[in-house]
Amino acid sequence: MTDPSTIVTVLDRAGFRLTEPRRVVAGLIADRNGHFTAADLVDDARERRLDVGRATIFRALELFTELNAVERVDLPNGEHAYVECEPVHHHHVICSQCARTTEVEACGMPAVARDVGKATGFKIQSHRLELFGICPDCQATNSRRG
Amino acid sequence: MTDPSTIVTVLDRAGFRLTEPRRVVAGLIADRNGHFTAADLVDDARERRLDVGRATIFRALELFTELNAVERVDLPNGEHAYVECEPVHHHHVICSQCARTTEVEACGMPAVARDVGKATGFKIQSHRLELFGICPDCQATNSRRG
DNA sequence: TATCAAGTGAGACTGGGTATCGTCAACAGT
DNA sequence: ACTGTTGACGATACCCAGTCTCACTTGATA
Repeated sequence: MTDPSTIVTVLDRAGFRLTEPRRVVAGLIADRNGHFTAADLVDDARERRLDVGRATIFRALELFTELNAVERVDLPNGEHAYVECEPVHHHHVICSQCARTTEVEACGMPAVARDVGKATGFKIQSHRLELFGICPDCQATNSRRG
Repeated sequence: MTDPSTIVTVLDRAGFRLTEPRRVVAGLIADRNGHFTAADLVDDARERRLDVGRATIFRALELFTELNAVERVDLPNGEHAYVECEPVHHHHVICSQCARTTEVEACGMPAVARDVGKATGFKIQSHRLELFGICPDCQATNSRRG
């Protein structure tokens, strides 16, 4: 998932125009590995002297989210971030040290949702699960540092 | 959980001052059953002619959150809301029709977190689970309406 | 290459949340 | 009860994320 063409392909297939700004935003996203905020992309664009308006970045993110090419996650601090991801139901594991994210299926979840529905009488329609922790690399770094 | 004294007690025990504005905010929270936003409380206060500053409401919410008397949840639409709750780990089931919330233990979650940790190599530290659906009352109302 | 709707950018605007700072009042000590 | 300390308050200015508007541009199609 570090190839901007993935998003571009999705765009094309959904019948949206392949404009230069959208390619740029897709590129910026592809160049980021972990999660990122809209502001991150705005900064990236400015640093690289890529002329993309702020509004356009927000619009692109909105569109990509709709197409399931990226997903919104809410960080523990309340910030809204995005992660590039596969367009199937899944969850994110987020490293609280380096911001790297990984997708998981968490296949135990349907059972949990079913139990909760039974216990509360709610008809569960959707859920959101985000896991926070330390990724393997950071664990290694930490233990090396003592 | 419709008694403002719960929050007040928590405040007192933690060594914070029991000021009038804090009582008022606690009261406003107690009078709401489902989730609410900071803006909701600001409106409530104004409607009832209770003189509490906007900043104070935000500060009170922040404090109550720290003391685990209320919890922040992120609605699917990205809004930040709060729910009054017990100060133990749990999750929220939120009715997407009437905003009513219920707490659940979701005791299957530790197993899911463990599995995810094993699968990804992450050392899972915390997780956030929110479930959205239709509460029993709304289900009944809906079927009655046809 | 001409057309025209889809898309863009600048910038105004909105709304949630925070920082500042002078004032006030809850609590502890007398 | 009285008073001093200091945490808390309220008004207001401010900041930042995100949205809206509107005149202009550009990509897909013929």
